[in-house]
Amino acid sequence: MTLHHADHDSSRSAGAKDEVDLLVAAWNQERPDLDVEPLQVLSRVSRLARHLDRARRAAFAEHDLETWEFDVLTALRRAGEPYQMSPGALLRATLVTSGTMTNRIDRLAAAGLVRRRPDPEDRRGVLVSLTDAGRTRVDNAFADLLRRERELLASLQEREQQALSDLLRTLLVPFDATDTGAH
Amino acid sequence: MTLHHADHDSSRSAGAKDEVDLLVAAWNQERPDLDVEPLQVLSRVSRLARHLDRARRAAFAEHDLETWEFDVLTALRRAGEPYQMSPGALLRATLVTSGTMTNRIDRLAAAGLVRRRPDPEDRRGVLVSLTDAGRTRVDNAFADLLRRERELLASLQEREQQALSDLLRTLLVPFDATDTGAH
DNA sequence: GCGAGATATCTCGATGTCAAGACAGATAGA
DNA sequence: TCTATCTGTCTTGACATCGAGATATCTCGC
Repeated sequence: MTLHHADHDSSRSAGAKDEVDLLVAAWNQERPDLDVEPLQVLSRVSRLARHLDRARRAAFAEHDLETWEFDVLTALRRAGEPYQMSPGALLRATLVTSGTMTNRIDRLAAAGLVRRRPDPEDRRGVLVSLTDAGRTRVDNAFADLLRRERELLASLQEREQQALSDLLRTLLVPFDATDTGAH
Repeated sequence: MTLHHADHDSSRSAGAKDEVDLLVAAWNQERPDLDVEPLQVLSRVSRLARHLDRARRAAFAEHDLETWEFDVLTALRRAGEPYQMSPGALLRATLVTSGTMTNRIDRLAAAGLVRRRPDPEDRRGVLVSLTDAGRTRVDNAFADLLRRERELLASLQEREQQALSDLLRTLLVPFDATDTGAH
């Protein structure tokens, strides 16, 4: 709760400033009574995620895939042979609701990238599996995505990348624990 | 491009594993030919952002605000007296398109949180300003948000938080430079 | 074997967003 | 001053998502 913002800001910005530095400066101006340090981390996470979404969209466009399509296809791909999951497992993997997943599967099936068939062991259930076309498409898109993401991270050394992912993991763990609700 | 995943994974996971560790392990199993290290950072950013969105939604709900409402109101609040911006400035601040911003302003005005009036200096233009109700609402919600975000960061020491925001800034800077396009 | 409750998936209506384009007004060069 | 271009805002239509609820099936205790 210490309130030496000026110290922080001047010592911290040895390098370039970003949007969030401006945002924090504006808040310190307008609400000097508040300690807005949490924004230094969390606003950056949100903004970076937003930029990443855009970058991904551009990458996938070259493979005729939407982000949501990629999300579903990679979940199936990661599952390994026979690249098959239930809609329920897919929605938990992608953090969307059941209605959304039904709709996604419909469209992926129409595009010939997945197949839907009844689960022989549970007559309520359905199994979704990757077609050959789907597997090829997602493999190409994924390799491309990794190439581009590596470039985005080029400004960090390997040690720094690891430090960063360790810190992020620390923040992520509490969420992972509690977020296993149904949708 | 070094491929000692096993080294990384074992040395890295002194603490708990998160979703992304599992995701990376699955990829290493299925595509051992690919170096998926970029996911360690970037997947965590995306997932954390997603969790943050949910946490924010819950926080704002207590103040009868949607996330998008908060985004617009805080932009105006940060602008300082007289809490007034053009729709164009607002859409650049919030990274949405012009159609979206028109719609948002309509609804905020209907809710009595902002006012819309013609720009006396540019007859194409409009100025959006915070009402007293809007200012009160956003001030309360923002203070509440900071409290909650501080809790989310409690697992990191102050040094770690600063290291994290510095690393994130490095990733963010290239985007900020290039992303000043119109919408 | 029965019934209560849990589970899996789908349906439907509402909503927020985007992309493209319409339009009025500003601006700068000829 | 005229015209071409740019800028700022709004309109429209398409679309992905969500939330709530419907339906069918499974599971478990009795």
